[in-house]
Formats: sequence, structure tokens, C-alpha cells
Amino acid sequence: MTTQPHILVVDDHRDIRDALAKYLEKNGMRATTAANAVAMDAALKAGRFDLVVLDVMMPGEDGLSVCRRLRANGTIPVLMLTALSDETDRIVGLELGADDYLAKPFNPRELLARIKAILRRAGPAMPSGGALAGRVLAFDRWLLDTDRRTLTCDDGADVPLTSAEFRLLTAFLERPRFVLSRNQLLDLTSGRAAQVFDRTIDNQISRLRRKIERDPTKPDLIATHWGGGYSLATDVREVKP
Amino acid sequence: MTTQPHILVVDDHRDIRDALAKYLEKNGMRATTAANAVAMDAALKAGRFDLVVLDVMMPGEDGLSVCRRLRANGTIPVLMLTALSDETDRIVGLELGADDYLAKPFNPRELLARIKAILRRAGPAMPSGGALAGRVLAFDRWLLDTDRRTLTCDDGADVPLTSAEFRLLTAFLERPRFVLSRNQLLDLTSGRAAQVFDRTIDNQISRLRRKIERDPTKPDLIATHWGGGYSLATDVREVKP
DNA sequence: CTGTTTTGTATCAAACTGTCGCAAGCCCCG
DNA sequence: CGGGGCTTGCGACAGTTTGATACAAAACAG
Repeated sequence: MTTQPHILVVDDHRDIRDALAKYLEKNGMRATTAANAVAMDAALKAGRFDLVVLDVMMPGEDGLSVCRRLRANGTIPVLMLTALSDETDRIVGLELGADDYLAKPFNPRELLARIKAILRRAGPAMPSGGALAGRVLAFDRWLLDTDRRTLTCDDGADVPLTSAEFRLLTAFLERPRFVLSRNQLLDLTSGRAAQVFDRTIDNQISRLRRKIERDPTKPDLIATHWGGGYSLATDVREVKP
Repeated sequence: MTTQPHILVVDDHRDIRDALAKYLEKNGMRATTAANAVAMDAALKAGRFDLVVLDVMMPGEDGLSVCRRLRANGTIPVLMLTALSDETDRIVGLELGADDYLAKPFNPRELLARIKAILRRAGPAMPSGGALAGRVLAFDRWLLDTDRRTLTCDDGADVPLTSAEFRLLTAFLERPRFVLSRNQLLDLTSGRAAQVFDRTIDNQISRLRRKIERDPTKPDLIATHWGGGYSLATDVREVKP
């Protein structure tokens, strides 16, 4: 596997959450944690994940409800955890669309094995243009054709984008007005974690700005948030294909 | 799923085997049974299956051994059954490549749910060998007749494809919008692994582009993913035969 | 206003890709 | 059976793209 799989661990117990994340990271994966459904939604919106490990028993929105919601909105694989060894509960979870189910207390090695089994199935099938494949998006005075990866200006000028620029722009267009940290952007564009002094994203922002900003000196479209990251400072609408 | 999934049930107990097959058939699947590893091999050779339900404890070749063999020879999903509830056994099965594991005695409803969960993942990526046989596919402004191996343009022009070009194009058409690495493409088109500096796929992509792209200088249909591979940047629809 | 941290961008080396040309292999046909 | 034409794999080479480093400019803290 060239890039590490990214796992989102959702559990209300901090100790379980952190231990699990640490164990996954020790075994060649990237892990992010969320304490409840709300935090999970934020994380999903902000980053790209390959699988969600979801505790059924949580205060706030129930794990089963969350699972149904995830299934309705996308295809991200879900592995459910529960303190109950109740069979009915297990079946309901699977029928709601979970990909697997594990009863607590569990052996972390088994969890890892199950995660790998699911990823083996789901992994190789990654769509290319993200959720935007085949669409045409309009923002500011630009039109982005996600198939041809070209930007067309109001005045008819065609600006070609490199692969990295396209992925960066796409990350923004999927989350207009949302502030994304360098880490998140690096995750979204190349699926890797940032190194200590990583100016990669700064550079790509700079290059992208040079192509799409009216005046790259005073950026309009991509805003800098000091100490925070960047955001797309305009709305995006989809053009009927 | 348009056609019923076809399940192969491998268990040495006739009563379990038959009851399971009947239950699966009552729930919208096709089921075939085999009493041991030898019978399973015969069945796999004779028909196309979507999943194998495999008992671990069998006279003759052991279920774990069978699982390892299945995994080595292909990608068909495997769900293991066992009388033991031993955790180690379960983990070994998963690490050998089983997609899931269920301890006897089990609730058939849970088995069905797990089968569906696996198929949901494995389903979209159907085995390639001639999945397109006898069909006519339309994409962009082209029509590909997979039987006659001819490519016809909107304007009526007939473009002949070489064997390698046809296999490459087919690989893309079976997985529109999915990024395929050079390794995967080489595997799909000629079944071999890439060498260190292997420009074979680059060349074939170049040749294919010259035939199907409007402007081979600025490819529209086959997109390059820097450091990743290539993808078909358009949808594919099947034309009624 | 001064020192520190963060950001923007130029520059460079390395990695990656597109394409050309050649040679070996294959097929068809005379 | 031999020859010509096509197909295919491969090395070579030039042009892009990319990440890292370096340093100046900008933003912030007191």
C-alpha cells in the first residue's frame, strides 16, 4: 500500500479511543479520533477517510443512527463496536449497512485483521475526481470542468491545471468557506501526513493563486487564516451537465 | 443488484449445507453446495460465484488451507464458519485472507447480513475476464463493439484497435473514473508484473490516445494522475444489443 | 517599536511523463 | 518457405511537475 489507510475512530471513552488510535498507528495506519457524532461529522467534512470504527453506545446520537446516516450519504466502510454481545443488536447493525461488527471487549489484533479485510475489498476502488467526478462547477468568474481538469474564465481563457493544483482546488470547492489546515489539505490532496516544516501546501497555494487570482498579490479567492490555514472565500454552484 | 448473487456453501454436514442453501435461496440468492474441498474446486471451475461460505472443520483439506489457496488464486470473497469460538482461530482465518468469520452455532439471519455486507463491498468490482463480452459500449463520442473489437466514431469513422490497445481500453471501460496504476494496468492487460523502469503502459497509453483523443496533446478521455496512474475521465453506458 | 512567528515566493534538484526510434516478434500472403 | 507489414516492448531524451530549502515580507505579541 503506497499511502497509509486513514481510520476514523468514534468512541465516547477517551481511553479506548486513544489506545485504539495508537495501536492502529503502530500498525501502519493513520488514525483520527472523534468523541461523538458531531465531532465525527466535522472530521468527515474536513478530511478523507478510508474507514470508520464506530461505537454503538454513545451519548447523543446513537451509533446505529449514525451508521444509517453514513450509509445514506456515501459508501465509506463502517466497522461497529459494541459492549453488548447481543446477537439481535449485531444483526441490526449489519442490516443497517455496517460492514462488520465486533463485540467489546475485543482483541485489537482481531480488530486490525477485520479492518484490513474490509479495506482489501473497498480499497482499490477509489473514484478519481472525488465526489465531484464528472461535474462542472462555477465559482467567482471561473468554470471548472472536473473531467477535463481545465479552468475556463469568463473571458474564455482556458487555464490548464496540474494534477496537484487540481486536487487542491477540488478540496476547496468541496468545502467552500471552510477553513482547512495545512495538515488537512495535505491529507486531502495527497493522503499523507505533514512533516515538521512542510511548506508543500504553501507552495501549491502560491502556484494556484498565480493561476486563478485577479491579483496574486492580494488574494481574493483563497483566503489565508493566520496560524490556521486557508479557505475558499466564495460560493460554489454546480452547473447542470 | 440486478442478478442474484451466487453463493457456494462448503460444509461436510449435509444437514447444515442444505438448510443453509435453502435459507439463502429463500432470501434472494442462488446457492450451490459442496461437501469438501475437492467438490468446491470442481464447482468453482464450472461456474461463476460471488462468495464462498467455508467451514473450517472439514475432513480432507482443512478450511484454513482452502482459504489460503483461494486467496492465492483469485479474489473471490470468503466467509469462514467454525464450531470453535476460539479467538486465535478466528484471527488466523482473517489474516489468511477471509473476509469475515462466524462461529457456529449461528443465527442464519446474521449470516445473511454478513454475506450482504461483503457483497456490497465486492459487488461493484466484478472479475474482469470477459465481463464485457458481447456488449456494445458507448463513451464520449465512441462506440466499442467488444465482439468485433472495433471502435466507431460518431462521424462514422472506423478506427481499428490492436490487441494491446483493445485490452487497455477495455480495462478502463470496465472501471470508468477509477484511477489505475501502471502495475494494475499491466496486470489487467497482460497479466504480468511491472519491471523497475517499465514504460510499456506509458507507450500504450500514448498510442491509444493518438487514436481516440480529439487532441492527443491535451488528453480529454484518459487522464493522467501524476504519481498515480491513469483513469478514464468519462462515463460509460451500455448500448442495448 | 522591536523581536518572534508565520507566510509568500524564488530557486533547485529529483522524480515523473510523453514520445521517438529501434529491434524483436508475429501474422498474413504470395 | 520467405518477405513485407504490423504490433509490441524497451531504452533514450527532453520537457513538466513536484517537494524541499532559503530568504524576504507580513502579521502578531508585548
